[in-house]
Amino acid sequence: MEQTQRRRGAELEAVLLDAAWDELMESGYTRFTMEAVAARAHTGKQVLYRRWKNRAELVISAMRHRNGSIIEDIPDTGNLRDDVLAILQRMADRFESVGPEVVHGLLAEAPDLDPEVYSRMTGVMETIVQRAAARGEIPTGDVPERVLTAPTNLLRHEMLLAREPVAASTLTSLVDDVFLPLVRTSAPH
Amino acid sequence: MEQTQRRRGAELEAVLLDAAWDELMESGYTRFTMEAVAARAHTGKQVLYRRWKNRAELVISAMRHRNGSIIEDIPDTGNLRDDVLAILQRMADRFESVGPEVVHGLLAEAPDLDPEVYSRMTGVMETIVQRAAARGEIPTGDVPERVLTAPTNLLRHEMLLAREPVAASTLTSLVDDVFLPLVRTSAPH
DNA sequence: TCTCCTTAGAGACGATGCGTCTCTTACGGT
DNA sequence: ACCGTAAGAGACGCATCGTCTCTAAGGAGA
Repeated sequence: MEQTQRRRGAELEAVLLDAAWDELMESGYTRFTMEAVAARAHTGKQVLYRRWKNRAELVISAMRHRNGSIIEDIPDTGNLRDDVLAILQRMADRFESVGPEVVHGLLAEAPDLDPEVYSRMTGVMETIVQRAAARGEIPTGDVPERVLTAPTNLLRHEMLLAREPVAASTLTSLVDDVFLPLVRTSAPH
Repeated sequence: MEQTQRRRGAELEAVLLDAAWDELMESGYTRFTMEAVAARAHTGKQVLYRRWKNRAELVISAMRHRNGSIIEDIPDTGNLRDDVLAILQRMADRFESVGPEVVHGLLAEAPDLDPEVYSRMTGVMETIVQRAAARGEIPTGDVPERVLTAPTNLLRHEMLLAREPVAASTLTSLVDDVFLPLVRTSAPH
């Protein structure tokens, strides 16, 4: 009956991160406690604190462990509109897998995290736009950064403040009403 | 030495809200405690809890008490660009008066608040754009909502995620690179 | 002017959960 | 076979939440 087997190293770490993720899904961020994670993993709190400085770090690790790292294969559908839609859809999916409460909790407790979060997308959009320019879809690939990041930033804003699942029409509206008009007419420099 | 005068009604309430505001400025949101507010106001916690359900409500009341309610005199400079810049500048000022830490704290603890926060601007922008159309500055006042709210939403996104004072160049870039190009070319419906 | 009723002011209280400390003992390395 | 690291378990001190209790101030009404 007694399980005297002690977990170690990577095996133990995976168990801890899975327990943390499950706890996060069940209780959300504000009711996410180290005690509960430890209990769920049948271990003590010290085992957690030996690896992560605090709640926030454990939650971030758990999310990364579950969802993998940031997207680095850039969509290439051969079509600007679909490329951007694909990016936005990925962001929405990712956001929905954790929910707004968790994101707000992290934003409040782990302030150092957010610059990283949103500067990552610029490069992706740049590549997408340059490909579109090379195909002749738009007049130039030299688009102001403000325009490049507009759709992803607007989506992020929407996800953070309207705490509902993002409608598909939101994504198309961002692309058709805002992004495409801008890149079609944007003058270089 | 003993102050036996008891404050009452509106007078007391003002003292409590001032104490809360001072505490918020000094300690920020995460270290803002009801105990400290009560002590600063030379009263007991019950006096606070009799008026506000919890921390978040007290903080919101204190902010409203200090900064007045939302902006309802719409800028009218006779010029679309300056009108929008004025709105954005007001948002930035308001945000800076409390700082990102407080806003994130509230967003995490008072989820019901945010729809109100960001839906308020739509009407303001609508009026500004319609005036500009009436002056003949832009082809039509019938601008998609997504475009109307783009500059304020992008600014809010920036304030929430880049925890630095907003640069003046950010505001002009939002207007010149994003908003004006969109309203100049936007086709109705 | 006296009485009564609300509530200010003050602090104790139980509950929760953080992050630290301590203790025993499993188990992998040498 | 030995030893040192760290797992598993839980006690601990601290902070702070929100509730409860008590005394007496001072306004309202007779």
